[in-house]
Amino acid sequence: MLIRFSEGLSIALHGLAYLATKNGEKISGKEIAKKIDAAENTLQKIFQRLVKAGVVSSQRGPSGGFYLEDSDVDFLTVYKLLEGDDKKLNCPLGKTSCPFEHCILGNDFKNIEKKLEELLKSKRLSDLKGRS
Amino acid sequence: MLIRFSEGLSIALHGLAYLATKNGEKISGKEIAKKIDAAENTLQKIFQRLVKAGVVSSQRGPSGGFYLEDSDVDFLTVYKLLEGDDKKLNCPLGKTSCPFEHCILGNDFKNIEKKLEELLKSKRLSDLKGRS
DNA sequence: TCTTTTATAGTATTATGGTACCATAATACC
DNA sequence: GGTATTATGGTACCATAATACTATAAAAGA
Repeated sequence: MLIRFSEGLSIALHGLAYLATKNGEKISGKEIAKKIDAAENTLQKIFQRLVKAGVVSSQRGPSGGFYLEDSDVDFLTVYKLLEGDDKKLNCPLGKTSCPFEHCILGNDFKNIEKKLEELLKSKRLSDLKGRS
Repeated sequence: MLIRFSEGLSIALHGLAYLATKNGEKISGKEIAKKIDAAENTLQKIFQRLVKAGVVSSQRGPSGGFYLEDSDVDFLTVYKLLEGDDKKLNCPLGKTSCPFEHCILGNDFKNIEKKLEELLKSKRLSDLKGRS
């Protein structure tokens, strides 16, 4: 694996995916964490951010939890939310201005990047409904 | 930019690329750092690792520096050296065993991953000789 | 031999992401 | 109303990566 996402993004996507299989049912952070084998504390924090961003809904109290209402975000949205957008950067190596005339990774890399973006944009939570 | 490499890898690739344009000439860490706009201290550390790994050669003293002898590594080698291999992981989300029956990112992602690997393997320092 | 330049090495500092802990607020159920 | 359950929020801790600092070793040149 060359492309590696952050722990937070992993938790968000897997957790949301689990919710998606539950069709609007409210699921506690505890249960989600157990299902996707994540640290409960971290998951709560991540999901707080998702709630604030409107990606997921929540209700407190017994039989409360997190749930998906009509939200059907694509993965790219979640990605940007947790990893940051960084539209400024046009270099995977994090440079704002390249020290060389032409990028040492070249256009082939830009194409791969674009493919990944399209993929993440095409994947939606609603695609995961039938999962287990 | 969705795919983001570490600072260390950026420094290594750009620094090596600069050396590649210099055709075996010895260049001080100071000059390399200035050229690629990197922190000098960090660059020295990174290049120490590259020397130990045999990717680049070095000589101390005045008119010393780092230089490429016959080394013509591909980018994938440098990548693995600095980012780690992680053959164990078959998931960009860092899970060793998926909580779901099928990966939520699917095969499309694996293909992109493979394309990136091929790209990095195909790029070599010798490709950069004519650069500026 | 002395000085300067350079890499090497060890360690310390800083920033960040992940994790843990604790108090609080909301809600359901008895 | 009391209690249990759950999300929320704040803060603190820990590991790691990036960065900085300091001392040392090697080599060149005067």
